[in-house]
Amino acid sequence: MINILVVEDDAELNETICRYLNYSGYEVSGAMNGADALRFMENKKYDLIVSDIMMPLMDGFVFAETVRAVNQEIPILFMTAKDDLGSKEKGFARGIDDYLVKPFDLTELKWRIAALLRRVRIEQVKKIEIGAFVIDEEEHTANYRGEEIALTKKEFSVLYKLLSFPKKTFSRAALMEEFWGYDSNSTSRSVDVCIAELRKKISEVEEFEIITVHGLGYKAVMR
Amino acid sequence: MINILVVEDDAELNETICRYLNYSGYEVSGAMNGADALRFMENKKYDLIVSDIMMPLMDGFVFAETVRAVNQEIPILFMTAKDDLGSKEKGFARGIDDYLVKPFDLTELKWRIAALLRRVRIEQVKKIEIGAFVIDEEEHTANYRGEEIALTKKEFSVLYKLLSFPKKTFSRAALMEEFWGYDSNSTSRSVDVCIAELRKKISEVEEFEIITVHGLGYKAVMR
DNA sequence: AAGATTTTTACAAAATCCTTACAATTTCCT
DNA sequence: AGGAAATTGTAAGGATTTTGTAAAAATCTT
Repeated sequence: MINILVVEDDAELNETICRYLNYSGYEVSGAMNGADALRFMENKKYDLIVSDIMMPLMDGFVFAETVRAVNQEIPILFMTAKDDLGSKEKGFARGIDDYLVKPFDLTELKWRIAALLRRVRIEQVKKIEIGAFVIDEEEHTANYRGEEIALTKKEFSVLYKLLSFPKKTFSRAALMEEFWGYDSNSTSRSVDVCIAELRKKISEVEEFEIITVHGLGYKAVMR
Repeated sequence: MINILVVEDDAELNETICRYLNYSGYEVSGAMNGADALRFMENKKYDLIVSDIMMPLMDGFVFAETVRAVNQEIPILFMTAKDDLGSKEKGFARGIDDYLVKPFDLTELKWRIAALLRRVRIEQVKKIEIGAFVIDEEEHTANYRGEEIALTKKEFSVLYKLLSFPKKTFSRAALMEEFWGYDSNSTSRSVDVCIAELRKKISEVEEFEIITVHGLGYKAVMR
């Protein structure tokens, strides 16, 4: 699954873009401003960013600069309302970035995204291998010593997440927000139940385990 | 699987060509310039190159020269916007190369590629064989143990797609977009009905099956 | 118009997910 | 340390969502 982060302060446009890209098979997150976007990126690996340039608080370039300080790889597709860009702005983009002038066609957006992704060769399989344990996002399967471990959608998401950032502790709230949705009931024990089920299913796996960080959440650790 | 490398700096055209060739059954990589292309070639063996001539940084001829220093065999199909080529440029191509003048029809491109590949005696892969099961794109037929399995257009498209990428899960949305078109109603159950019909028709086939990935979509797996 | 194909609909079946309840564990406080 | 409070583990079962599929309706083909 390819993850795209959309940064756009116009709620309606943001929603339209996200919806369309999601429909096109991408996993999409919509952030309303740069600060939000940076928070998103702390908790999820994105393959591409689509960002407006003119936004309140933090403009697209400042945002991009901050992002690049951490991740040099990720391509950024800038959206701008100005029909002709200043040379300074044009020069800001690197070889693997691109521009799109509003208003644009959604199909056009999709093509540009596909082209950018192709350019950085993101289309490789996202597989995480830990000893004899393999979790594959494209196939949506988990295997241990050649035997498939059947995981449900939520279980898969959570486990893949934990293993993507080993040792990092994820709060229930964070997992809840990402996989269950914003409006989820905070008193819900769903995450715990999901973790319990995962532990049962990976009980044979010796390479890692999910441990509880009391009062904070869960994390995956190698052993 | 035949691997084709497309070298074209116009992102949109690049994407269009890649998408089309991919749809035609080739494994395609898209490079935006010669340097990129050479990097690609370090990591993968290609059977044919489709390259623009006029590109920034490194033009198509310089690129081709570099390629041939390493690989004498690989055929190169040049694309050019000029209607009449200089004799020097014409003379550059070898017997197993070809030219295509822009703008061109995609069908024309496909035909030329097929011709070039034939010339170097590489067999076309439009046929997928899995044990006693054969699905042939050219004839648009499916056979099992010599008996034809009659498939409708949609059924054929979906099955061919699933079998082209075994184990990969395709979401309803993705299949919908590719074979039904983006405007299609997202609440539609057409994909499910199509899968149900396919399953009925391939129920005798032992070599593979279509599996439901709950909450995500469908995939074909060997067994 | 007849036949084939595709879509919609409706209901059944299955899978997933959530809540609940109570037990176990950990932390906090004196 | 001992007990209270908060947090976590987890089984059970019922609610919800997703999928299967037959049959009717709509659409396309010839």
